[in-house]
Amino acid sequence: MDSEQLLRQHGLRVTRQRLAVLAVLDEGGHPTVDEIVRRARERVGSLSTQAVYNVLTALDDVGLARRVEPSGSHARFESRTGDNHHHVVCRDCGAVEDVDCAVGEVPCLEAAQHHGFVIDEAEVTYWGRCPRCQQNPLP
Amino acid sequence: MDSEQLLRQHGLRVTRQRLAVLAVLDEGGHPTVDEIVRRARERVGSLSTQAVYNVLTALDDVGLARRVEPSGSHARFESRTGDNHHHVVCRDCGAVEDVDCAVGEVPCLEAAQHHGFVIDEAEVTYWGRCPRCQQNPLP
DNA sequence: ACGTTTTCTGGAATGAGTCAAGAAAAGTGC
DNA sequence: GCACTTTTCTTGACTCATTCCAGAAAACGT
Repeated sequence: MDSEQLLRQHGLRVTRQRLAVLAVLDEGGHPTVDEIVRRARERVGSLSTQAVYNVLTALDDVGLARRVEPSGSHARFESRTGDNHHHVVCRDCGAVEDVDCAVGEVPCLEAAQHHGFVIDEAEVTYWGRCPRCQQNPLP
Repeated sequence: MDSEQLLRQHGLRVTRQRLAVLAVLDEGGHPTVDEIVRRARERVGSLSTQAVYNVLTALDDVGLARRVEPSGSHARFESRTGDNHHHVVCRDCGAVEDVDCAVGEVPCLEAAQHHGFVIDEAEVTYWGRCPRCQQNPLP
């Protein structure tokens, strides 16, 4: 399925800017907004920062992108959606990697107490040190 | 155990500012920095915002406070530490409540893949709508 | 108390993210 | 294709949580 069809399927107009951002996200990883701006700009020549925010918000709304924002980091985005996977984050450098859900399809939704909340998602963040940072002495 | 002893035990000097912030945190809840500044300032008369940031960082470093920062929210702090409990967050109003760990003492530390990371904490955030917001129509 | 070290104050600076209005482009029907 | 309507993009100003810095004040050990 190409990006153009995906956009139409979700009721979004097809624009150069959106295709560029989708292309960057399809390269994988967990780029920050800043990185997305830079890499998408390379693809289309010129592109405003605001447009990238608009696009990312739109993509997030329809489920074509997912916002990931670990404590203390800036917003990151990824294109892998719908499988409720989780993330490992490096305390030192902020690197993010995907982790499949260990529990199953719709996991940990069973909170011990829900305080009357209607819960629709359980987000797990694993904190640690990445291989690269393990080679450096602790601060 | 009073706050003064707690501070000394962790190698921190005892100051009016630190005692005020600890007192606010001891009242429970998950106040934002802004709220902490306001409420701590009521206790000591005058208090700089920067001092509150310093104190909170120091308390977090030694484990007397814990920083909670759900995606899209500003930093919040709580005094309940060391039991690896989790949080439910309201998507609409941002309200935060505690949730005991459903899995056990040292939970979900078994990530399906760790990518070479050395993991030391698993943080779970449940997303949903709080009782109050459930009474309002969806946006 | 004295001196040393840590902490607090006050003010300026940073920077991610948001807001708003007009210009440009996308989709629709003729 | 061409004109029309609606959405999206650009530009630039703006907000505000958080950080940085240097001097003043307070805490602790002797």
